Amino acid sequence: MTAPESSAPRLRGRPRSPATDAAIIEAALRLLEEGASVGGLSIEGIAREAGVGKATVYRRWPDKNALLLDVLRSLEEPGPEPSGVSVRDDLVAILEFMRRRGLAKRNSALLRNVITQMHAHLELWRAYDETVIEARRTALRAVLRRGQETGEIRTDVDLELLADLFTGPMLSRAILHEWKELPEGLAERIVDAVLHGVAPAPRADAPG
Amino acid sequence: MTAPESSAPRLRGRPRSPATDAAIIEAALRLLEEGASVGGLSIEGIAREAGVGKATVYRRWPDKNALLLDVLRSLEEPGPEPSGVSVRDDLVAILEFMRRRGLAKRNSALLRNVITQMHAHLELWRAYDETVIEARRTALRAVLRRGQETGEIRTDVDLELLADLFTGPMLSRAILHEWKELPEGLAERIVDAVLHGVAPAPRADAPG
DNA sequence: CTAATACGAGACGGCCTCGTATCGTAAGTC
DNA sequence: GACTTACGATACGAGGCCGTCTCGTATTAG
Repeated sequence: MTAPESSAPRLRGRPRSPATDAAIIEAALRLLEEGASVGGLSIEGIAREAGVGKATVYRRWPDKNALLLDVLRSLEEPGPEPSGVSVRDDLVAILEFMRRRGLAKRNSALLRNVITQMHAHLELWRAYDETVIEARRTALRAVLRRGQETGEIRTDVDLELLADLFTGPMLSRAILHEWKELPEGLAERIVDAVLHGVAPAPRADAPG
Repeated sequence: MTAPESSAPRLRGRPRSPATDAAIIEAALRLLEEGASVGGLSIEGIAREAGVGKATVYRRWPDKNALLLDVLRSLEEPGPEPSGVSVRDDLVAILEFMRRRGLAKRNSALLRNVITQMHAHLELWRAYDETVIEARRTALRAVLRRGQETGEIRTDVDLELLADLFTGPMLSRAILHEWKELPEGLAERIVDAVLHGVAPAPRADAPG
């Protein structure tokens, strides 16, 4: 859904080219991949990269934020459906999805650039946060809650903290390190380590 | 150490004011706190904010990167010294240090803004990474290795993964969420959860 | 005192971007 | 064919920042 405006069914003249829509989005992604910062992106530069007139961009999006929001949305993928069988496997699937997203250089560069600069463009961040991130977090929370009900996960740990314990290691790698640092099998290793702990013996001297 | 140049001992005329050095650094920090992006910072704007002529800035730093590097360095703190007694307590100390750093609004905004945009300004990022981050990671690795030797930490988990399991949850909160999300006691809760696992019973059905 | 340098202020030409407007042309509807 | 809109290209004035330079003044050494 990269169509910026589908409300007004213009019938009279030459219709807008969907290929041009895509070319503009693609150009923005290409620039971001190449290390451009969100703040450094310019409509002018995007139009140039897309081989398109500026007016063609302004005809579709009123300003940079609106365009960037569509750029972000163009990267959305459905996300894994929880199998409902093993909570452990569902967690692995969620983290593996994150890993593969972070691996795609396109997403990684975007993640890094976007996540922080968004806080400067607060409207943009909130829109992205509410539409994309919150949905994922809700799905994760549901899996975790199911785990608590089935006894696979302790109930004396805050649900938010649980979520961060699983996703934090994967996210911090994707954001801070290079994409090289997301090897195959990482999702499973994280999930199992967090589930069973990194202390060797199930000793009963836990201070809680 | 915010003195940009201490090599040439100018003796003839009026000496440079250290207060002006500080005022410039302070102005840059203030702008970053207020949500300015690294790319959006301008020498001109910093000079304006500092109530200082542009030439006064250029007299000290050759370009924006050099100035920003000194801005980053001005935020460095020594970091916790491992007690050497309990590995668990040392880990808590390290994470608690991270938490307090992330809490200072100044650092949090910087973290977010800097960490990503750095990848655009690669030289800047590498300098920061090598001088600050790598030192911290080395200290953390030492603690973890000691834990493996004393038997407090399993030896069948990669050292890098171990580090991320502990720091990832704290970092992802500091970067992604607001500073509100770093409550007191978070360091302990993360460390204990990662150490003992979030699965309730030490069941032996781990698949590998 | 004089000489040397730092200081705040800001002028300067150059570059880039903004958002708008105007070309001539292309591609549709009626 | 007539009309309408999209298209690429480009010009426009406004404005920000760059890095250099020049003011008049302030602060130090000798």
